Amino acid sequence: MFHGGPVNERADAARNREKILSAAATLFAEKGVEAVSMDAIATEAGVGKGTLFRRFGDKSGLAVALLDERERVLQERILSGPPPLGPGAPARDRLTAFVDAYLDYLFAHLDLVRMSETASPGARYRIGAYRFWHRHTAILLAASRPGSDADVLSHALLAATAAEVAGVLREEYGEARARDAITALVGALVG
Amino acid sequence: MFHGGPVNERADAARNREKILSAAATLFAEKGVEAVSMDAIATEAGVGKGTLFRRFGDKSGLAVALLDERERVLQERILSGPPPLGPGAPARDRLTAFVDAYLDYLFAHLDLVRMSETASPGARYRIGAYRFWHRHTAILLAASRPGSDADVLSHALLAATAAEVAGVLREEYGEARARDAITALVGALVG
DNA sequence: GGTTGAAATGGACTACAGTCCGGTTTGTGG
DNA sequence: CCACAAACCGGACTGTAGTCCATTTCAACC
Repeated sequence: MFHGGPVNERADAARNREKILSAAATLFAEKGVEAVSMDAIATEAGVGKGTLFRRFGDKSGLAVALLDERERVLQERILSGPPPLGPGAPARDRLTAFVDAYLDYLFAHLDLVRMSETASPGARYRIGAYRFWHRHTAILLAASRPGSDADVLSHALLAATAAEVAGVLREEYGEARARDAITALVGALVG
Repeated sequence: MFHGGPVNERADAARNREKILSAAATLFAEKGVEAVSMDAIATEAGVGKGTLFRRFGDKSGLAVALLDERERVLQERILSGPPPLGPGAPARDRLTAFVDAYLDYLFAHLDLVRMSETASPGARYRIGAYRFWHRHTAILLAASRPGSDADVLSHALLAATAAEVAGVLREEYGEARARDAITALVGALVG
């Protein structure tokens, strides 16, 4: 059901990783991400707490593991899917398409993404996926706005797509206005 | 030394508020904001934990109280100081001046602001000061970009000035590039 | 100065994240 | 099949945020 463990994983370790991920998925669906403690996940999975933490590091690591599959799908579409999300379209169109697709992904898994980003301070920037989004947007930004400091600028842009920010915006103004505003921000930069 | 309590505050309450704020200020200066627990503050102040939490709600409330004075100074300069930060200058100049002044404030007290924003999820948006910055930027944005959804857009803009974001940018690229990028983002919107 | 009740107090208590380490399981090489 | 080291396991333990409520303090009024 779940994949992505180390290549030479011992049988008991693989067994427990599966049990943990499926227990976490079940509990999150039942009670919501916020309301589930790590103890509860360990108990439901029938493993000790130590096992849980050694394998996933912390709550954010667990969220990342659960999001892994869906993240990879989006990354694939960016790297080799059809334009404008994939290669082939002008940079500014790809950037808009990325923001749109990313917000689809984000709003579909908001609680999980929030957990992956807020478990510890600065967690978001340490996740591999964030580096991917950042590099992608930085390259597109550099192409659309030659001369600008695309590296830093793309971090500033992505700040608006943080789970906490986007969540508050959706709650306050509804998804459509939230999307439009973030898109407008990007549009102003590259338009 | 510290002010800002309720208007009809009992003498013991006022005394303890002062003791807590000065103990917190001392400990933060000594060991850094991150490394100081609420227990330690209560002990240093010579009050019970209950008193501490009752008065300030949580860690973020304590940070807000410590920042209060400096926040108010900036707000005064915006409301009635000389342009371009204060009234009288064109909206886009005021917006740039605000971002500049806000980043001065932010970088001068980064740890404290980070604590005020990250103690609990969504904490930033519940703080009175945030509402002030938001309203101010929304008004200026509406004036510079008629027809745009200034309310939501200004949240998206301010996302780049979150303590966590600005902190990572400064750490990664240095203060000058971080400032320039955030300013460029604003400039793209109103320029 | 005594009475009174509302406000404030403080420390025991709960719940949770995350660490540690003695004991167990696994799979590999002989 | 056996021995053995490395990898893994689980649950007791620590440290922290935040809650609760029986007791104490304050100040307003007589």
